[in-house]
Amino acid sequence: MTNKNALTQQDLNSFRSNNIGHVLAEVARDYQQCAVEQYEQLGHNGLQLSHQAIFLHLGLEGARLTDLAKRAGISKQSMGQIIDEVEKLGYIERLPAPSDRRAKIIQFTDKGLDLIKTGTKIGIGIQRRYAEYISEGKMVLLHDILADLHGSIRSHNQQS
Amino acid sequence: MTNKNALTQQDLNSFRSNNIGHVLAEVARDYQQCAVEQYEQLGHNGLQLSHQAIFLHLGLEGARLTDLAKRAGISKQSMGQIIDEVEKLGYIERLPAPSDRRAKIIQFTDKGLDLIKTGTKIGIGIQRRYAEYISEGKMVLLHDILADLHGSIRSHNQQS
DNA sequence: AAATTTAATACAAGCTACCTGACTATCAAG
DNA sequence: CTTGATAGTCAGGTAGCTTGTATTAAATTT
Repeated sequence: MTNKNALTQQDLNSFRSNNIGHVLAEVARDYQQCAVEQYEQLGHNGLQLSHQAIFLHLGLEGARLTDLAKRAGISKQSMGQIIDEVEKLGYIERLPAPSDRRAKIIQFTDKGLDLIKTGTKIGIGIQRRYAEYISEGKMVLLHDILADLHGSIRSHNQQS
Repeated sequence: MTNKNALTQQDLNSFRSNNIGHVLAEVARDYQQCAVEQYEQLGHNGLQLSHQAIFLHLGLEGARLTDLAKRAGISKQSMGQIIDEVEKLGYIERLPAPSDRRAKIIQFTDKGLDLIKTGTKIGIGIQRRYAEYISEGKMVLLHDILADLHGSIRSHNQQS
């Protein structure tokens, strides 16, 4: 007699609260939105989410476009476009590679290095706010567990 | 003599590892990508990320387009498009509202209810995989802390 | 009854973050 | 020195998501 598809409000709530993906996505969104706002307040306008590919993968010694694309897991052309944009914003520059006249070395400018320092402060600030919401201890735990999980996911995924 | 912009490799590492936003986003992405794959394997094709807006905000009693848009924080037009798509996939249907002949009540179909049950299972499965990576205990902690943080963020943001 | 607001929709447009294919300059190997 | 690979660029295109303007029909207010 009971409908095969009977679903209680409780089931629905459970679907939503168990859905860690949703919570994860929303927290990430809050973080990023908040970060972008603060970057803009501090005079760094025009930055886009995709530009992170550079700030996350470019080292102080510089790197080639192709390498950056590989590290970020996107096509050379996409990386090329991102580099164009970030270069136009003044955070990086293209220098001729000494050993290969085809290649260019992408490097942070002073403004780029400054952005990283600013970004660190902003990140710390947001995390401090979160620590006020929940507690300092929980925030540390969250950080550690997330880093752990992230690392595991990465190593499992790249085996394929 | 020291450059104002002196930045060590350590600073750069700290920028990256402290950046909880990045880790958050990547884990969320893994989760969602994995979920979509499993939905497709179980015969639910054509679902897009934006469709979550419905599955997260529509209750069993149904709701109006305008209300759904408000709850999801997007425009009516966006919600309209999402509803079109999800309706075409057969998960929801539009019924005339009894009290207002302009309005329609969006409701889950049986297929929609079934998707929620499937989604719950998929969510549990992914979390079980994560629990294997890190531990069951950490996973529970992560879940709780995230829920806590998410709740705090929500309540703080909606005050504005 | 007239004026205003609201519900839903249609249509046009825009943005982001990607992609593929084709091309030039250069390098490296036989 | 030719041949093939590689570095980067140019051109064009797509999917996904979002918004703005305008319209129709119905409800609400005056």
